[in-house]
Amino acid sequence: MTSPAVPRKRTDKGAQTRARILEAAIELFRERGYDGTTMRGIADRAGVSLGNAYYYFKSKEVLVQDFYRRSHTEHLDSAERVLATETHVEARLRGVLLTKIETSEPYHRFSGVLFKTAADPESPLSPFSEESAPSRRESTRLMERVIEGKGLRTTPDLRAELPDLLWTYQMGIILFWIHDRSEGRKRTRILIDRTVPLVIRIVNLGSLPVIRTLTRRATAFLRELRDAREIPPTPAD
Amino acid sequence: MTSPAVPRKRTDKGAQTRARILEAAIELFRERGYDGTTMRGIADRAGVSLGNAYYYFKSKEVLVQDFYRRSHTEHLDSAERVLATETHVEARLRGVLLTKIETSEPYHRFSGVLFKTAADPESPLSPFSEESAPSRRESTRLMERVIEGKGLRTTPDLRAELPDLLWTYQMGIILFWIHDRSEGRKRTRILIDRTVPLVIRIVNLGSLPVIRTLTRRATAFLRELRDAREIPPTPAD
DNA sequence: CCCTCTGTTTGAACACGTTCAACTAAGCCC
DNA sequence: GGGCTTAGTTGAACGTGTTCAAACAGAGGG
Repeated sequence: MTSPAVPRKRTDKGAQTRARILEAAIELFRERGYDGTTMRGIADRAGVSLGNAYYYFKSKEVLVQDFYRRSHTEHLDSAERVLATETHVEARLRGVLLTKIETSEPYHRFSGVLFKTAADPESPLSPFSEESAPSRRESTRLMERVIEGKGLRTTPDLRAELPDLLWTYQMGIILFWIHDRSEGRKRTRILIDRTVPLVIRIVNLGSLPVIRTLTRRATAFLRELRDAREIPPTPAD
Repeated sequence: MTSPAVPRKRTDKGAQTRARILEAAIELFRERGYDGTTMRGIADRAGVSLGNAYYYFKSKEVLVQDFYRRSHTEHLDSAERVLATETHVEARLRGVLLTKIETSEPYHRFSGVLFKTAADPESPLSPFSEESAPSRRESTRLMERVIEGKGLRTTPDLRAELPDLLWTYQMGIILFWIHDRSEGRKRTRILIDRTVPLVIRIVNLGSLPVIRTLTRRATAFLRELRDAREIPPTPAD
């Protein structure tokens, strides 16, 4: 389709300008934070006009999101290395969570802004929105890989819901991390170290006879909820 | 102290102006939503100047928060009635949660904006911040009253953590509610109906011998975390 | 060589939230 | 009554994110 024989200079130039703007934005975000950075400042440093910045990025928020996207892919890479090394679920889960907060560390300053926009249900950046489905899928898939590790004794129905549940757990950790002002993010590290064994223990308890029926009812409800989410309540289309 | 014999006209006038501005803001928020409402529009409808609106309200966000504060006190009232009637924990918890989403219903349109600002750790409106401690305290106290109901069999250490845990649970429900676009908020109602019995069941299981040690470790950690939060990491002062 | 089309670039303009120095009004003390 | 203080009020001005009509650039066709 796209013939490399004809190098379309235009597209290339566009991509270069785009990259220059993003880079200028990242620099300024780091230097002055989100609010301290202006679109005019970004355009100036990139050597383009104000309007041009908007030609490539619909808004200032999009700019910071593109910036943050790097962290997501970095995390996938780091998590990959963890999963290749660790065989026990507990170590796998802890590793995935720790790499998450470690790769996100450079963005901690902006996590407030990011989370702010993510919390708005209208925003396409909400973690529950259609647009962010791909990265959510990637994260739950990571959790699927995590629970392939040794040391997990569970029923098939709970196992099916586990990736989503662990994703929610991860979101909770991130929420804590955002508010964590301790040195070296120590508190979040402790939180992970302490809760990961508990989580695994609780999951393993789910197959106990006493709890079995409770687990079954809970998973049934979760499945119901999840399926209902998949099909949006569009009357006819 | 405040002698009613000397009616300080000033204060009264100020309060009236303040009320007029807030009312105008509420009207406009309802008519056009948050983004569709401008500070100039609010000032116009209130019959005051733009600067005057800022004399009484530090920002547009504060205006919407004052608006929302009504919902909080309404909820305390409604919850009071529920707690006076219902004796069983399950009914009490369900009642408190249902009245929460019902009293919040008029504000559902703005919940995105509210939550947005609440999510920012820098914001004094973050549910974890110092400033919002009073309302958080009120909510956890409500949960203390909830668990005074019949049908709860738990250990003292878990019981001590329960109000905070149930508050977190309520936050989760609210997060779901914010994103709930179903008619009559049906999905959130189902969520409450289904999860309340599960939550109570799980709490009651906490005193089972098999789980006892797990519960003890979890509550110990929670207490530790809570106490560490109370004392901010200020080195010397 | 001119025309056209499309991707790119510009800077003025807009609307908004917020700030501020200045002003008014009203009670208080001597 | 004459200053003094404080609460209340004003509107212009600032800086911001965002939009937009217009201009530009360069490739391709006639």
